[in-house]
Amino acid sequence: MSRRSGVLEFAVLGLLRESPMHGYELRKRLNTSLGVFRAFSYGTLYPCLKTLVAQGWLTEEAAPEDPLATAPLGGRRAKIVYRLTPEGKEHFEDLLAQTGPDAWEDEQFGVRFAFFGHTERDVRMRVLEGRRSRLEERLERMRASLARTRERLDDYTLELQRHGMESVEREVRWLNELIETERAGRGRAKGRPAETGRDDTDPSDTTK
Amino acid sequence: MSRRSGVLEFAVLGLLRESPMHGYELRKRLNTSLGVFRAFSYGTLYPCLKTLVAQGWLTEEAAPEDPLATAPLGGRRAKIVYRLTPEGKEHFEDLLAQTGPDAWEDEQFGVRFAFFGHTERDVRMRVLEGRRSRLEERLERMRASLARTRERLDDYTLELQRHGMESVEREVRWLNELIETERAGRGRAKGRPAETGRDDTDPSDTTK
DNA sequence: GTTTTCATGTAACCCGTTACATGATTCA
DNA sequence: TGAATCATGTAACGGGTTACATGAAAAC
Repeated sequence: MSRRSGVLEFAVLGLLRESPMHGYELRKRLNTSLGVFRAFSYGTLYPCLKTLVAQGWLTEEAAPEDPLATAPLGGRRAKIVYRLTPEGKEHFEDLLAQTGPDAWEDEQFGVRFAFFGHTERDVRMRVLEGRRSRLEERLERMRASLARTRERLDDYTLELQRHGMESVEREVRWLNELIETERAGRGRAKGRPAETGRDDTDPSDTTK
Repeated sequence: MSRRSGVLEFAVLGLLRESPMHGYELRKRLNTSLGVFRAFSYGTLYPCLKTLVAQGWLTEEAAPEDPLATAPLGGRRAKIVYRLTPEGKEHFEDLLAQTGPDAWEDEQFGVRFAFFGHTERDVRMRVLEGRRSRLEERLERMRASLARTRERLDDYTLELQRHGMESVEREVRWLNELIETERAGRGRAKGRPAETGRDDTDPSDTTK
């Protein structure tokens, strides 16, 4: 048994932290609220939910508005609502506090960032800085490799590498800004939504 | 059997097109010459080579400089050099000519681009334009989803989405430039290298 | 009343990695 | 001579998708 995904598990626990949901809705949130992320299929999601229940981190309950919920019939299928247990919440907090190397790999980092609103500030800093140095290592290797092979490559290959490096450099600059903001204490911390708009916090924020 | 990977197969055929190689070297080239791409492990590469041989697209031969090559002993292992067969080359040309939707998915597109030097111009155009419209669709969905859920999201999630969209927009602009260049006839076609102009960034580069 | 959409699930497969096993060659 | 690197391979597992099967509720 056990489909232990890491990212998916993290995302599911995090989303359920806000409010109980059933699988179908959960899946949609994974593509929207949780952003730009890859869409997990039901074939991944449902088995994952089962194992999380088995771990004791979630409970299954029939949807309250569901008429089948109270029917004593066996075998009928009703909408299943998943709710985070106290143990599940605790486990999620543990995950949030982790700052190991995994946390700055491409995939993990995305989810980690998405839940920064629930993350302690020093943890945020460590994750951001870890991510940055990971990217800087990557840049270093790309530069080295490029220097070694520059002449043997045709223009398209070269252009591809150039664009790739530029993307990474761009993300590093992004991280620098974020780290700067955190350092200045303007980081939007735990559970304080900072009012996505008028308020203070960030004069450079346009987007609307 | 059959590990048919698509990208890996493509890359292997393309690299062997230049010159015969053995697996170990091939693998290194996948991380350098072929760029920024993911490093396939031997556990992927070697079985893949076997299936390509079985398809008749490659031949295995003992390395010429290898003393074991001529030894009539059984069981001794020598360095194996893989060479593209005429059928293999033909197959690769077929793959190069394909412009189906697969060609503009993230992974495929990278390899396709890396071999643009061997690709016909009209094919290059179709691939670039296909990629662009794929990205534009993605942007559209992101914008729509963002418009729907903006208020419910905290600042970090919002920032993540913003950065994600900006990355995609940036790639679209990159594609626009490339398409423009191709249209102007300045595309570096089959084996005609042009200046590596714009970059220059670092004249202190030596290392060779 | 039939088509969509919502909702849950499973089995088969795919593409890849990790960990391991083996042995040859190079180099300090 | 022993360690590092080159070189080839395989079995077990991991994390995911596709295609399929089922059925209820909503929309037309």
